Parts: sequence; C-alpha cells; structure tokens
Amino acid sequence: MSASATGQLSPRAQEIAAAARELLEQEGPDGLSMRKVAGKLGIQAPSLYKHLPDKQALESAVISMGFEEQAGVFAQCLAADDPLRAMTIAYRSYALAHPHLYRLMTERPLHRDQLAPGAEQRAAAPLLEATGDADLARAVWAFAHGMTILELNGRFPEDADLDAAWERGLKAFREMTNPAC
Amino acid sequence: MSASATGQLSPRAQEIAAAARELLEQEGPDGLSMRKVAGKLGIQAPSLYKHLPDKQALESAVISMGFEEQAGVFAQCLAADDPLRAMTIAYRSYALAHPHLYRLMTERPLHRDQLAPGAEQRAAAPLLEATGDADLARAVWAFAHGMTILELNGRFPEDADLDAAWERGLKAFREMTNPAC
DNA sequence: GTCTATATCAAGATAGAC
DNA sequence: GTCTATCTTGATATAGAC
Repeated sequence: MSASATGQLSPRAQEIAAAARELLEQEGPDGLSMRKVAGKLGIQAPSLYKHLPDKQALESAVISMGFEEQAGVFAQCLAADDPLRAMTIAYRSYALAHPHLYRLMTERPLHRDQLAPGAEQRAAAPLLEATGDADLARAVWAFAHGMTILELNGRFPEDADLDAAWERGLKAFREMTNPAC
Repeated sequence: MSASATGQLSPRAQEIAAAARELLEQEGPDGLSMRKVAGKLGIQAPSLYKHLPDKQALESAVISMGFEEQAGVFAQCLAADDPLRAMTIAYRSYALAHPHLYRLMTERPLHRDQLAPGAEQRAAAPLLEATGDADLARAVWAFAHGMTILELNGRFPEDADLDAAWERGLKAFREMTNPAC
C-alpha cells in the first residue's frame, strides 16, 4: 500500500504540507502553488514531486491538518456547560480565523483516500455526541456551515445581526432535543 | 453611468451571457472561459471585449440570470399550502439541477455593482415574507444553503438520509414560529 | 462588430544529471 | 534529495487593421 493511498506522509512531506498551509493562510488560494511552496522551503518546484505525487496530495495533506485541529477544538467543547452552543461558537471562530483553510476544507469534494485515516470522522464525532442523533447532527452542521460560509463570502447585508441569526438557529435545534416542547 | 456599473447589458451582451451560462452548466467552471464562450458563438475571444469589459462582468451577468430565475421559483412557493416547506424543496431542487451555476452564485463574494439592479433582493424576498423575520430568514437560508452545498460537495456519508436531515431542520425552524411551543 | 497578432503570465508536471 | 531545462497547456487582455 503506497503512502499516497493511506495518508501516511514522510517527515519531509509533512514539512512541505506545513509550508503549504502557511502560504495558503497568508496569501489565499493563489499561495498554494507548487512553485511558491517550494520557494518557501528554499528548493525548486520539481523537488516536491520526490515527496508527494501531485498537488492534489498536497492539498489533502493540508486538509488533514485542518481536520485534526478541528477534532481537538470540538472535543474540548464537550466539556462545556452548553456543549452545543460552545461547538457552534468554536466552529465559527475556527473558520473566521482560518478562512482560506476553511474554504479548502469545505468547498470541493474530498479525496478521502489521501486523507489522514480517520481525521474526517474525528472532526465530526463531537457534534454527533452532542446531539445524539445523526440526522440532527447533519442539520446542525449544515446550519453552522451555511452561516459560516455565507459570512465569509460577504453574502449577508452589512447591517445584519449575525449573532441573532446564530441564536435563532441554536434555539430552534435545541428545542428539538427538548422533550418538553 | 456606464453599462457595467448598472448591470444593464446590450442585447449582444445578453446573448454572450446566455452562451456562457450554457457552457458553465454543461462543462463546469472550466467551460466559463472567454475563449470557449466566444467559440460557442462562432467568434474570437477578443471580440467579447467590445460588449463586456472583462470576465468578471460576464460572470456577474450569468449570476444575475440565476437570481432572476430563483426569484420566480421562490415567489411561486408563497402560494403553496406550506410555503416554507415548498421553498426549501425548491431551493434544493434548483441547486441540484444547476450545480455549477449554484456554486458560481454562492461561493465567492458578489460584485454587486455589476448585477442586474434588485435581482439579489428579489431572490431573497420570498423567504423573508414566508418567515416574517430577517434573523429567522437568515438562519433558514443558512441551513438550506449548508444542506445544499454540502450535498453538492459530497460531504455527507453515502448512506446518510438527507431527506430526514432536511425534515429535522424544517421542523426545528417551524416550531420557532409557532407560539404554542 | 469582428478579425489577427501578440503581450503577459502562470500553472502542473516530467526527464535526466548530480 | 535536489538540481536545471523543458514540455504542455491554458488563461485574460490589448493594439490596431478592416
């Protein structure tokens, strides 16, 4: 089984992915070119191909880093007084802090065979635990992603009260889980 | 006031936009190049610049077409027995029928000065009327967009029951508007 | 309104030497 | 593991003739 098929990367490949991530976050998607990544490491672009098969594999490595980070952040939210609220706040904060990474992670289909094994699941697990239901977890995720990406894309009016909209959604989904309602 | 600043297009420019839209829907984002659009019309790429200032203006023209179409579809939903449900169904259907157009319309910031005047508002108005509250309308829109784009991007598990997830969200938001709860 | 010719730029990727 | 040299492809856009 080859490295590219398992998401297992050599130490050098991980350094390359780290440099790629930095460039992506600093310069946006145009920063994520083989030439620029190589330049940041002080080597030539063709040298990268000794460590990673192609650009897609590099993108998948960066995405895996994001999933692992999210998994840690969301897992911590389970210990909060209000895990679901904490998780939506953390979700939005992570995306606003890393907008280009967040877009890379969400706006195209994943190449799952290239991801770090289990990373995607580990990022999703805390929300599933907080809601206790897969359908509800998917609905909450969709709401959170929608609010987040529409904000990143400047799609809400400038004077929109986004905190209020988040609150509406959170309240709606919480009342679903409340048998008293 | 120039044409590009008002979204008013010459008849020829509208033909170009229509060709661009067809190419986008058939071939995806790579189909939306100045060369290919010109080729579809049987002319050379530089000729397009006599009718549209740049590619951005062409994209904005295509996006405006999408907004006008959505405005019509969503307005019809107001006459349904259950307008909010009808609207979410129509929202998903439109996006699945026109995935590349839907992505173009949602995944980047808009150049609002190039859009057909009022088109964006006309597309948003029916949902605002159905919910009667701007914050709630934004939350519902975020949920619908999230469900839609995550489906388009293949982000839900293959065996996920997306109809059930939509139902959860719809029910949650409807109960919000119901004073009895 | 359309043409040809061209400028400019950048991208991913491969071959083969060292 | 890195290099140089190169291939291949494609993009947006401008100048100026007809």
